[in-house]
Amino acid sequence: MAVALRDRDMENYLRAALVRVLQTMENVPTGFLPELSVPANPNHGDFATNCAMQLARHLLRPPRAIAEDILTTFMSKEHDPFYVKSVTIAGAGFINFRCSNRYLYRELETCLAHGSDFGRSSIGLGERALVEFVSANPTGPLTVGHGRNAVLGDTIARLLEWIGYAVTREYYFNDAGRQMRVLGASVRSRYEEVTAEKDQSFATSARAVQHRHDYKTKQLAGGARGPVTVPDSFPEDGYLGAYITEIARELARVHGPDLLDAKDNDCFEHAAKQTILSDIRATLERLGVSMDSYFNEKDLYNTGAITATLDALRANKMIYERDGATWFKTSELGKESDTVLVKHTGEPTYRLPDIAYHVNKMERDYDILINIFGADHIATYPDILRGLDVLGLDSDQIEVIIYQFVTLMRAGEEVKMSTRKANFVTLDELMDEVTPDVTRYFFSMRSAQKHLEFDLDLAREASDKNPVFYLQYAHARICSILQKAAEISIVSDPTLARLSLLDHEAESALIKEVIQFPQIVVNCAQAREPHRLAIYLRGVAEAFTRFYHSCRIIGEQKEVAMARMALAQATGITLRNGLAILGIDAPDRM
RNA sequence: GCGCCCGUAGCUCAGUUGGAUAGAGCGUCUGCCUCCGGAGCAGAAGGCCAGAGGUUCGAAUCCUCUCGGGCGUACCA
Repeated sequence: MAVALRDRDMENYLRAALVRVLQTMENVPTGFLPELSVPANPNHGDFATNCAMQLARHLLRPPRAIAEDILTTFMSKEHDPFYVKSVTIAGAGFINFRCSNRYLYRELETCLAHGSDFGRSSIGLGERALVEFVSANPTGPLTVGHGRNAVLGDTIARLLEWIGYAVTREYYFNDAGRQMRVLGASVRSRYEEVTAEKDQSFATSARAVQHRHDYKTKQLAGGARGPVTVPDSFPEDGYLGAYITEIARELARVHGPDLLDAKDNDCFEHAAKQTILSDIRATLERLGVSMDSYFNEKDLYNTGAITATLDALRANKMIYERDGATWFKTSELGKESDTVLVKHTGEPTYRLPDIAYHVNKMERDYDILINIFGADHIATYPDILRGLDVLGLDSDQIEVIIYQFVTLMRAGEEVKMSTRKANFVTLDELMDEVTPDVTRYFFSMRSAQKHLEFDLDLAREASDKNPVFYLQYAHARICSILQKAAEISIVSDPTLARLSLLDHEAESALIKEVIQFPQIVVNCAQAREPHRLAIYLRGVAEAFTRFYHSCRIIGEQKEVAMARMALAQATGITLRNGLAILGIDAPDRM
């Protein structure tokens, strides 16, 4: 059930009323739209407009005088007591609106009636959105950095769904090219190591005996803790992670020593890709991320999209050959140098398939295309956009969201990570340590463009210091109260509750907090900024806790108890729905 | 060198896209457990919004420069 709330809410009423008021005034620029804001300071009312100040230069009159005129006309022609309790002029010319209790109660009823759909809206009109994220190549397990990407992308996807978009979550992976070849060679080398072990079941076979005789090792510099011993065949830039050996061991278990004589590394590469991809998928599922589509780079080769893209760029005269390589004239498009698309070896760099992939995306006719990239892509994605522009596509349709890197802190010190040589904390290890809920919250609570400091000690702490528990605790407490009230047979029926009994300061504050939720969801979705939701929910939990401490439910007179239970229920709904968008559990008890 | 991001309380960060006296959490200090879950609440202290100019009724927010940090700047992804 998607509900259009916006045409009925206070903000839209005020906006429309103000527009009509301004139409009666002279010298107001055509198309002028009054701004409305929710003042940070409650003394400034529930909504405020600065339009008198903005109009001062056009009307050549003092802002406060203009505000007086607006106020007079508003009160005589547009004032609707259902919404507005009072209007005042303050400061340099702000017009402050205070909303009526009746309006607050109606919004609260809306919340209770919509329940698990409270906060949904249909402003996306069912349009289609594609969010591409994670997109890590299947060369190893997902790391903490990928975790931030996954949570950001998935939460933006959920936000868009809540405002009425049909969202596809897509994972694009490069499974052609050099990285995958090195991966295959690494697995083969480890396979040689494993099959040379004396305690293998096939150790006495002739092939295995021969192999043990031939097998050699070498020292390789640059492991996580200095030089490491590897098989002689191990590639210089091979993958040193233990997961490579595990894949090799599995191959040895199934095939024995038979693969030692394989003509190429295809079977090793294939096995590695399958295993790693399914591990990645499992990690994402554990984090609550479910991709709709895994887009495979190889398909772009198989369908001819790569060569078609190159030909199209060539037809636009943006391609030339030099030193055996094929170059894209990016220097003519605002970059300081040209860019190689096809190496002298005949193999494309990743940029060409990336352009072809984005052409493919645009051909699939989405209304919104979002890419989530780490800060390390900051210099590379513009090449893709330039490619699309050359091909006559509108690259402005592609929204790129760049997030900054994550620093893990343990015992007050940074956990150094080097992804290259298997010295990294995986996303699974992180979730083992602090649970998926905490992982999601910590990745959601900061704006994407800020470096994120992930304090493992704080995250692991199950106490008030941990913001996740504060939210979940508030929800659990609500459930507990409602259950306890039911046990002593206080009827909990929001439709019978007399909400007008909610007139305590802490009650109004909580109501105002709760009823903002639908608009917050819209704002977060449109700004693609999930962290604002996390911050808002903290405020809801805080307002509830204040209410809880100053307004009792059990033990109060029956009518009051029922009204307060309704408010508690509404708060529970808001917390539950908000946490659902963040992909976090809202437990009944802790 | 060049490009992008960032600099706000001791620490980690918000700041509704240019508004009113710049706000939270943690840490520190002071109160509060006969009471629906104390994983809590009430309060205090803590600021030249890195610095300097500019734009205007009004700047943490926009422009320029300087300083400091991060990420890039491959025929790696």
